[in-house]
Amino acid sequence: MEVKTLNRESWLSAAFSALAEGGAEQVRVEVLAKRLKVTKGSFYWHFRDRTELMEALQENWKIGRIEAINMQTRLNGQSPGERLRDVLSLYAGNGNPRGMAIEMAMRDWARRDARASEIVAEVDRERLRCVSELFAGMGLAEDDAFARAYLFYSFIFGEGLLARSAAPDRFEKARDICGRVLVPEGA
Amino acid sequence: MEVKTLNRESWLSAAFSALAEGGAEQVRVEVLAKRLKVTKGSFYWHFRDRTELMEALQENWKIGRIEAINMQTRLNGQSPGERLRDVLSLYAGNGNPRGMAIEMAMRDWARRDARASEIVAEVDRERLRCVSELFAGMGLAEDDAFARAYLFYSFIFGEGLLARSAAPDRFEKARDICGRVLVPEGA
DNA sequence: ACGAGTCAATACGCCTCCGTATGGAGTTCG
DNA sequence: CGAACTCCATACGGAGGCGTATTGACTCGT
Repeated sequence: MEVKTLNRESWLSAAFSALAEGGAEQVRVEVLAKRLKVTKGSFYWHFRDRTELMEALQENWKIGRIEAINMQTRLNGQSPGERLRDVLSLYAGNGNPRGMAIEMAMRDWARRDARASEIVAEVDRERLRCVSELFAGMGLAEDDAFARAYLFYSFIFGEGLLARSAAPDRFEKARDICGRVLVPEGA
Repeated sequence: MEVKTLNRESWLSAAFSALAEGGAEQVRVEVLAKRLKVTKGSFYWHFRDRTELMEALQENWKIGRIEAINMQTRLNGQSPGERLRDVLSLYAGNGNPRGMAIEMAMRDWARRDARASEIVAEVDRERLRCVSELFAGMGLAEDDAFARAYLFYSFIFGEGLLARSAAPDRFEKARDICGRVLVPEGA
């Protein structure tokens, strides 16, 4: 009653897991095959070669992230400030470690791969656009709104880069304060 | 009249370059050998194996970074605010791309390697300590100072993660504004 | 001058990974 | 039934990488 035959998505899903755990260079077709309990004969049925898989990974991630940020910044009756705080809590901390791992792997990949670099740039543009619109909705001028979005966004992913050592409550408290600095209450 | 024989440092230096350009997994002894125009017979004279090289890379980076942050945050007659702004300008933007590349490679490495993770955590602790002391010197309470350091530091490396697309002056301006938010003038 | 020590070249075995070629089992449909 | 199609297994060649063994060249102290 289990899934009998694999398809393109099965491989993509496994590839995303490998990407999250080991980065782009750890996405190896023979490794994925072993994990999926098949041989690479299957892989080369669904994909022309490894490059096609990697490109699919990039494209897939791009449309997913762009769709996500658009959903997350649509204020459905909420105020821009509330929405910003919600978005922050979505990304900050340790919720969704897999998503953050993929995010980091993608950015590391972008340092070496031109196409990955483009993809990340497109996603960044969209996110900065969405977030700065929220800040603009709080009454900030365009330049200030963009700068705030830049800060907001840099902080989120910079945090994902920081090594969390001991004293988690210390970091918890710091995150709280950062949130209040990033999204001022009074505006 | 050139350097006749290689030493451990020659290999370390080449390894750092490879690390900056391609990440940890691209540090391959045969590749380094080709770059140094020798064969790996030399490498295995100076190092027991690849692991020893990688560990040397980590240790080397750690002591260098800890020394650097201590130098950079020592206020020699300057005010804490001035010092913070100087440090920010040291890391932000595109000065020292090699250093930033190594920083990023190190953090990506830390996601998979336990020892690298420890190293990064130690460096992070030291940097947060140094920077939060500067903020404390501006009159902030301990928790606030730590949070400010956390924000400051996250921003710096988050920025290194952002894809710089077109419109560099737009980002330039944003960085300026961010600087003023991160290090308030009035305190 | 000669042996010891230093540094590097060559050659080998082993492993992992990519991509291809080919065959084969199961399914669908005429 | 049987042909075509779908999906995967097996086997192979080749590249690149690690580590070892062995040898060679060059330098130095005595």
